[in-house]
Amino acid sequence: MTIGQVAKQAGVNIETIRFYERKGLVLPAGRRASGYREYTSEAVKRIHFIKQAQDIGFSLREIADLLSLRVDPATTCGDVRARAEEKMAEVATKILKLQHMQRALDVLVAQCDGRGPVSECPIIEALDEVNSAPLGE
Amino acid sequence: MTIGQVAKQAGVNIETIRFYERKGLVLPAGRRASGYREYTSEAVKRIHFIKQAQDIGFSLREIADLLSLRVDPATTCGDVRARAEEKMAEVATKILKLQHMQRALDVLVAQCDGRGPVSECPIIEALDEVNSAPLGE
DNA sequence: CTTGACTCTATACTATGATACGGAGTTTAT
DNA sequence: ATAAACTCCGTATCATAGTATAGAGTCAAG
Repeated sequence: MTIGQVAKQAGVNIETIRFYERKGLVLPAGRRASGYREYTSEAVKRIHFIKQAQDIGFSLREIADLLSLRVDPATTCGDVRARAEEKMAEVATKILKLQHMQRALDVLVAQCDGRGPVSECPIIEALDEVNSAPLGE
Repeated sequence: MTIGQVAKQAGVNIETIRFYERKGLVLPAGRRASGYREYTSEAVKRIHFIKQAQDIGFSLREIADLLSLRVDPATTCGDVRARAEEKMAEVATKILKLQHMQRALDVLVAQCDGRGPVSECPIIEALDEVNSAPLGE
């Protein structure tokens, strides 16, 4: 399929695909004699993956990292496992911080519930706790 | 305290503080006759908060939004509550997506014994499934 | 076989979140 | 009182993640 078809199916701009190509994230299966890029449906899947990963806070560099796990013949299964576990730790930390934020907002809303003035905001203190907690990173 | 002292305590560049000031995120308590900015330790806390919030995926604009929940005396309690609840929904969505990714990574790691070449690593095949699996939203 | 839609490359531009730099004035320690 | 360190402002630059444009060539339907 052509770049335009991939773009349409993946719901992204054509330029975005070429941009991802420059970043090594989505490579065409080949080129026609004319120079036109040729893709398989793998490219669409790949772009979906990128978008999902971005959506939960991974940068393109990190995504390239994740994707390279499958390509590099020098890496062992243990390497792959280690990287996956690294990402898991990152994700766990983010979740904890978000849960702190969630509780802080919850307290804020409760304060706003006619049970007192919203003069003091618990948000900053809540994240300070996260800050001093031994969460690694 | 001076901008340099705040920068050191908060672990950021002086320029970053001035940048945050332009964005309305961190304002000095006042100015000396010389024009030097004067800060209290509140500024340090504020910057810590910003860094934490960024870390869990909020943009500076969203952080300004969060911070304004406590300060703005012009908005009614209902407004504050509505905006806080909006942010809570955002946070909940972020958490769900991260938990989905966490489970996906967990499954991957569980399948891998850490031995052998990458070509035989079950994580690699599993990544393709994650690829096509709907990750939240 | 032409016309319109598509693709090519290269470059430029956008927004966000910083960082760096120049040339001036200010503060501080000796 | 003078040098080092600090701060001021404005402008310029960087990285990330795209988006837009120009000018050329290609494809496909009538």
